[in-house]
Amino acid sequence: MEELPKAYNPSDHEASIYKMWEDSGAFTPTTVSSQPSPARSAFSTADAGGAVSREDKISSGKRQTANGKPFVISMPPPNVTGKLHIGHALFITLQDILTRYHRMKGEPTLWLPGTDHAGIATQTVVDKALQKKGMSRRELGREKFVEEVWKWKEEYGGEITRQLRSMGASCDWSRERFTLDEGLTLAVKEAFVDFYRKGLIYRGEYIVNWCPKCATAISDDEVEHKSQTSKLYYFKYDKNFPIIIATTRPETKFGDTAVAVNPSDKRYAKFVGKQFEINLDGVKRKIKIISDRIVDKDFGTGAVGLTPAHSMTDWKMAESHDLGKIKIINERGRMNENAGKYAGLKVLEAREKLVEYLRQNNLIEKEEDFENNLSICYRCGGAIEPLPSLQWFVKMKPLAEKAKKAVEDGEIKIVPKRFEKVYFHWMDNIHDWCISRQLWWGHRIPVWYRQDAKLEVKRVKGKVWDLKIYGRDIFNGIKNGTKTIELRAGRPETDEKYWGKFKAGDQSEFRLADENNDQIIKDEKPIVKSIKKVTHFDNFEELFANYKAEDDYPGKSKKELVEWWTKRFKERIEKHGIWVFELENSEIENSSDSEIYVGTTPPRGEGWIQDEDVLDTWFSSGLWPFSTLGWPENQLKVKRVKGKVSDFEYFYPTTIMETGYDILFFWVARMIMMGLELTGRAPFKTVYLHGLVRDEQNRKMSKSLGNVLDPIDISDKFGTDAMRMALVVGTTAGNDIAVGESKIQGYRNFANKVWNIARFVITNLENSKGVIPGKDPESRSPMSERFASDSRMTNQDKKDLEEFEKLKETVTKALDNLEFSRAGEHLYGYVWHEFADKIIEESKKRLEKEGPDKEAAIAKLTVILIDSLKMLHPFIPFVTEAIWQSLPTGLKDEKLLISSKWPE
RNA sequence: GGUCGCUUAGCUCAGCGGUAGAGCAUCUCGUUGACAUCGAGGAGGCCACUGGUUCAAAUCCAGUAGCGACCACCA
Repeated sequence: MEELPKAYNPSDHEASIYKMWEDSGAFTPTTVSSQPSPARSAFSTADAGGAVSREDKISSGKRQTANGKPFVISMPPPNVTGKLHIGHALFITLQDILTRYHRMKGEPTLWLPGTDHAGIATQTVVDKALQKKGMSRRELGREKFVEEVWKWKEEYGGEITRQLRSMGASCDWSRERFTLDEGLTLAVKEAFVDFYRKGLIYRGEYIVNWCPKCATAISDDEVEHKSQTSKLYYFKYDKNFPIIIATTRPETKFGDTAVAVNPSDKRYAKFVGKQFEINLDGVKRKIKIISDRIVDKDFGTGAVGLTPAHSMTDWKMAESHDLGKIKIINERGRMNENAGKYAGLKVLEAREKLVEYLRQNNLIEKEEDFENNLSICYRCGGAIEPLPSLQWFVKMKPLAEKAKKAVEDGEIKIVPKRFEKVYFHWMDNIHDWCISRQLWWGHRIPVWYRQDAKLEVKRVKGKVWDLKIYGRDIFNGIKNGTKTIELRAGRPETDEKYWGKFKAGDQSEFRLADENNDQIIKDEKPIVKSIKKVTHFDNFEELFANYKAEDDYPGKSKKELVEWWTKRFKERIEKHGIWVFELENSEIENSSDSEIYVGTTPPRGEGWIQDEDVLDTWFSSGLWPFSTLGWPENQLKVKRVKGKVSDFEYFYPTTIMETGYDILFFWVARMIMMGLELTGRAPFKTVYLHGLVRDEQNRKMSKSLGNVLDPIDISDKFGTDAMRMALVVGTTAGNDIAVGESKIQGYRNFANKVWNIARFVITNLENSKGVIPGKDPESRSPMSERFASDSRMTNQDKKDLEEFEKLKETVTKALDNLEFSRAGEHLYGYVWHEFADKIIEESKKRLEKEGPDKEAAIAKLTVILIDSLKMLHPFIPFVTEAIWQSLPTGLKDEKLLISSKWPE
């Protein structure tokens, strides 16, 4: 045997050891219910450090057989395009400890890895990369863009899993999943359809959190609040209005439909129920005075201007008081034409301009500084603009009740327990979950719509325009008859959704203009009678009959232009469909109600258009514990192949969900709700929540502070084992942990200590003869037991071994109770200060002279070393395995430490 | 505003009814045949504060103060 180097150098071993584990098949449990093989074959292969033979692979595979209760962890899937950070290193360590421990205990153990497609995050990353190349998402179009993202995923998606491997993660790569895999996509569709059929999913127009920067709706949970100082303005809409209102967002006041006061507020009692006509810098509105208990008498003037379309609370009040909702801000964060001459301005520009107007007209009573919370998007950090919008929602109340009960009844245990209260509170105050996202990267909503394939345009009747057609940036300023309706350009793809968000009965967004210009005719807005989307239209001739296109394109003949427009329209209509608005006093011939189809496969027949939106990333991650195991196929056709069970049947429900407390609501709660609803069972029995990794001074790690620890750098410098140990010791469930280089260095020293302990013991084993314990590999009884009755042992030896037995108990119990730190600390303390400092030191004298006493000493050292290595292995897998490979074959129950038996 | 935590040695944290603990830092001494990524030893704490329960409280209860997190949000 070659001499062991004095110091343990992690980089000499880690990569090859990982490969050895992976090649051995140790990561993969099997569900074949065959008898466990005695696995003795490992001993027949003499060369300990050599290549693993095919025979060994088989034997390792069989070792994890399906004859016990399986131990299962679903790995929280990191973002595919993400990069490993210290938080990942923490969860890998904790989950790997559990996995290795249970595997060594002989349980069929599955740790299922995978990655998440992470909708907005990934789309943004790829979008930015394209922009650098001078391309844009819109130019590419949906299909091409999604192709680009897939290319990106193929190129960079492997990075994160390579890094997971370098952390020693002993997960089953043969079962690796990605949230956009075929099987998982099917699960998503199945879940959606199931919920829809049960009435748990609905589509509706509600005020949502809209992120103008990401150009998508986001859920309430994705909104963060940042406190900031802003101005609170006290003012009147106009001179004749009797009440002064206070607001931080004057620009939204163009959308006001009421002023609300508290019912008990005597100051305003005489106005309640009355209606006032106002003129706010040219925009005329009818303002009703209402009373509602939500209004705080003492805030501001005690009177609130209600902007139902752009404030969550105002929306709710407007619903209960049956008030109109006027949208004045569009999806790009700009004022729309309902804001009169402010149309087109960005929100903040409009605010400045309006405040200036109010000042000049002496309408402002006062301005004061005010501390309030700004809603920002947790992805991009941009300001959230609440908007009414047509979206899909999940009805959460019924799901939450079940989910709450599962924890109350102890079906699911949350560690630490205090998070159960937080969980209950969330469940009790749950609101419906907006699941549609206006993105291209993700699971497309499995809903199709069909409207009439043919549409006839009817001529105008009466004064007001009756019928108009909307496509994407086309149809702008079409003249028809004597008057013109403005057909707005739809620049970003989101506008198409936007146009589709009118309901019959709404005031239309567009304005009426005369034939010379697009000036508004009076203040009237046409009322939308119906809205339809069509994909086929061929009545262009009539449509363009009165269109004086040549005005805008001098030099072109009308015929040329009509041809050109027609060609362009046809293409676009076929690709995207067009929105048709039937306005007041108009008729559409041949129309019929639109149809909706919800299913896992596209509908048959012509003219179906799939919903453009994709689902929130958390919708698919909510299915993770079972979608990764083959649900729903195995659920639907329970085919029992003789002697074989499916992954879903065998491994579900999983055992432990280990993740950060920061995603308790985002993810854990949703997995529980969706798991209970779809599989009828809680997806896991225990939730273990870890905290955030902070720096040595307990500050959050951030680039600006320069205190970010890169796990890859750290493990290069100190070894993966050192980092793992540093992340575990001193860490308790649910609490943040402070880690710095000095702590990691301390555990690097520990890894080296273990190495040198082994070096000492191995050297003495080699120098002695005939005293190698454990000669009987068939015997599975613990070696310490075999030596307890050995006559060569002194009383001290027996005491030491008893002490060691206690350690085993402590460590095993701690791991069973998920007390990682406790287990790690005890091992550290024992191995260093008991085993090395006392037992080894004491043995040195005894080793000087041949004889029974030396034999006893060596036996004791060996016994303690072997079982210590085993217990340390889940924590510091690389050093312990490296040492194991240097041990004489006869001492080992398995060729690889990872597959060896946990000492009991 | 609501909820949940935290406050123990210089630092980071365990302990959660029975004589104050660990790691790091610090001090003294030692050590070149397992390991200097080492060994032996020491110093360092009214366990935030105030009351209560108890034979006994860092530990249980109530309150106070500081810190932190989460949820909600007042326009």
